[in-house]
Amino acid sequence: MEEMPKTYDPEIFEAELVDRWMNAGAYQRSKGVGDCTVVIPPPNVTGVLHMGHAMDDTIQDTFVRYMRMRGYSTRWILGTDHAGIATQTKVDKKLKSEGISRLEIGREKFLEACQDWRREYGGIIVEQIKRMGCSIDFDDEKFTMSPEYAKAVRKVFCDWYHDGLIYRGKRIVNWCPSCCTAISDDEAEYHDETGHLWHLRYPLTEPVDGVTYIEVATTRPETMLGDTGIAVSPQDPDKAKFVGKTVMLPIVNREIPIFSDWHVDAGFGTGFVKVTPAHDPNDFAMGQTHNLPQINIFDEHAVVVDGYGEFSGMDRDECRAAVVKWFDEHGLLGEIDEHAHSVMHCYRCDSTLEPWLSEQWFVAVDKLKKRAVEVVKSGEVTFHPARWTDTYLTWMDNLKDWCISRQLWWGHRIPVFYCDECGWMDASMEDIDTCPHCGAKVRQDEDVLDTWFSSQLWTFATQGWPDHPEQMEGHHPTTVLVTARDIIALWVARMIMSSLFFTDQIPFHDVFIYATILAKDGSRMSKSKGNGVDPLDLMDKYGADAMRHALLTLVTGNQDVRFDAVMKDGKLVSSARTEASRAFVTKIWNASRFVQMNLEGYVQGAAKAETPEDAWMFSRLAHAVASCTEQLRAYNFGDYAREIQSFFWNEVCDWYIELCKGRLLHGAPEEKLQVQRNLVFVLDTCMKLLHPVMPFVTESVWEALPATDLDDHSSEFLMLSTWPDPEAFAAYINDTAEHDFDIARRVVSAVRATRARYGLSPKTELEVAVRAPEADAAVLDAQRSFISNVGRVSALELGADLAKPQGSVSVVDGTLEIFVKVGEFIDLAAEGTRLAKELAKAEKDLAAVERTLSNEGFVAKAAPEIIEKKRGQQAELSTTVATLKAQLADLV
RNA sequence: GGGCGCUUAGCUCAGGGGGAGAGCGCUUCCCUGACACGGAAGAGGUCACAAGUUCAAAUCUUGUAGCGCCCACCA
Repeated sequence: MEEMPKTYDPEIFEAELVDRWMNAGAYQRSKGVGDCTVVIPPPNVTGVLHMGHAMDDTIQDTFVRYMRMRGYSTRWILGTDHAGIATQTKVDKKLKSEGISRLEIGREKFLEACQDWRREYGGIIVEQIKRMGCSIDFDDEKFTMSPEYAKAVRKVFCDWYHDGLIYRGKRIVNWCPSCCTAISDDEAEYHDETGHLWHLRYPLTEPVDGVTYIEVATTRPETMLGDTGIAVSPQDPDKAKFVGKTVMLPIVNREIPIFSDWHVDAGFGTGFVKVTPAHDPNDFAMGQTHNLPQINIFDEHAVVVDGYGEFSGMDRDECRAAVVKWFDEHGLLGEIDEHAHSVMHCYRCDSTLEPWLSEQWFVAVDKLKKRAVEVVKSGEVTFHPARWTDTYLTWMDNLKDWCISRQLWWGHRIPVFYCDECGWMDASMEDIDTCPHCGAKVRQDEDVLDTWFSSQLWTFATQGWPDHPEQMEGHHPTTVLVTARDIIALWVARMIMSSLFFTDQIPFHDVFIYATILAKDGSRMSKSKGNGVDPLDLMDKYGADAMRHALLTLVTGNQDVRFDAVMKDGKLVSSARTEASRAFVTKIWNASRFVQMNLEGYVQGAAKAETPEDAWMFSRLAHAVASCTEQLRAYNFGDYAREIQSFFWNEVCDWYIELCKGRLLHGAPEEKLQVQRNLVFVLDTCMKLLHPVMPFVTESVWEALPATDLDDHSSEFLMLSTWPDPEAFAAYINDTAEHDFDIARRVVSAVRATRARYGLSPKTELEVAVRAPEADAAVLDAQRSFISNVGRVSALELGADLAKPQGSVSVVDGTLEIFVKVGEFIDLAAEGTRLAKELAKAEKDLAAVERTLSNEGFVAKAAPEIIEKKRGQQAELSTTVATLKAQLADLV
């Protein structure tokens, strides 16, 4: 066995291991009993790894590695998303910087540029995922615009179209005049802005009770050019007399009606609302009810169209100023109030969105959502944490038809063909040149589909659907979807709807929502703020294992967590948590190296508990196996990461390895061999338990370890070995051993504390006497070597009623009285103070316990085991108080 | 406006009806035969505030305040 290097350098080990794992095909689907298929939420091809991905992928890999070791047929499917608008914006910018315009080069050339972009940048994030150690199937990378995927998308469109679930209609959409495309409601961002509420006067055609004009209040005076009505609240008695009358719309001189509608809030503004059906969603709705004309005053760039005189050709802002000026000049401008409201912005280019009437494609969701609600209500699809179920159901409740057309080039082009000659149109799986009806040339719809339309098929279109259903067999539904909460509606819900429709199956059994990672100050990480932590920086500094472990400890039921990284000028300075995890990696390495260095003469054989500490360790190990297994099964990733760390560090390293040193280094050959076997057994099991979260260091350690009776190392890698069986390990559970060990450990701690208190060097051996009940004394007697080795105790006297030795300091711990001889160093005054302080504390605690026990209600109503426990506490504290009093009296 | 989450040690976070926890930071001692990315021993908190339920509340309920997120959106 080759000697392990003195230091563990993640950079060297990690890169090398990734290659070896991949070359050996270890990331491919494994054989197994049950199925475990997971699809990665496809990152955008524009992206580089950010903390959200790092978190998401760490969770998935931890789970996938765990399931693989548990013997499931495991495959994690990789892929990227073409991310329509996001990519198009980036490519547009890039071309612009080269002086090239998208419109000049045309659709084909532009799409080529997008493909180039995708080839260049799509690979980056995949490399970064690789670097994290994600055991995902890199050999079969899916893409939402691959030819096979495109076919699936097209089939979905055509089927829904022919089933009447997809229709075309004029609707108010959120239009970005800069990107020249519709933005879905979910993609729009609201910003609170302070605007104005302009009061505009519209003359009544005929005076009403002597009133000659009404006054409307609007935040968007420029849209008045398209007004086709005035609305008042049905519950506004003062306005009733105006209903049915008309006003003469200034500038355009159009006579428009006044009507009442429930959309209007009598208490807001002037109580009169100008209605512009073509430029406001609510007004559109009112327009439908009241049969108002829809007059579109803007073109796709939000510039006023022809026919409005001086106003034509102006953009929104110019027109607003001009309209206000016009009203002012004509004495029709009323008050101008400040008004705070939220304004929709394009999530890509941040332009103010324009509610715009246009021809769009929609998915009718009513029929789709019914089952999608049922499967979640019934628990077929389960959200973790459970509270996200409500988020999902509420969203489903309020779901409106989904606008799926986007006026972009990069994306799945809508497969609908039109014949301008005879008016024929249809959706088609094959491209069509000539009209099947009249033979004229047809044209295809120019628009492309919303990116989510394609990603909703992710669980099944990545697995052979629709042409190769056999590939899906047994692997769909997938096991779990790990994702962020902000796409529960955008993506999760739509996957459930489409999967149920096309495969008749749910897409996944579980949905795991992890906490959003915020910056240290609690704000969202963002590029503009420069507070975003780059996972690559973390890995450069601390290694992938450390980052993974640090992230996993942050997986709690919370909605968001702050990442503790200290940043300077947008660069990572330090992260205490990751640093601690890095130290843990080193600890694992060093502890293993120590064992490995002392394996001379090792021969494979059974682990056997020969000493009390062995029995204790094996019992603790059995608990760790059970706990890790359960925590991972239940998606309690944070608990798992924390527990395994404290077990390995605080119990295996701090105590067990220390305790083995004596026998390992100086024991007789056969004794030494048994210690070796035990240590290798414990270490081997720990590497397995740690592997899912820290694959690199554990794999490296495991390769340096010899075979054990439980693991003959027949698998090529640790990652392909078998997870410890909790049931088999249960045989090691030994409560007595744990209790006995604890007593000995308390004696050692007392000695150490005394030594520290007197500033004595750890090297100074001390004489110790322990006054303890017979049973405890016997237990301690059996652990003499442990106490003397680890506690550096030169002589240990035990007895139920031994006398306090001369020049000794006492420590009272429950039924144990531990006397440590410090000779002439003894400081009687200090001892008196300390004992008095402890006595005060014990008396206070005792009083509290006795108060509880003397409470009639408590004795009558509390659970018996709680009362029993309190009685035990009372007895123990009484003993402590009595003992401390005796010690104080004895202090001379 | 509706909903959700958070408020526990200086910092980042666990816990979740019955003696306040971890890591980092801090203090003291120690380079002891894997590890100074280490070891040992410590200091540090009326668990945001107020009521209520209970024999018992950091934990459950309600309210208040602050922070954060999601959804909807009034011209």
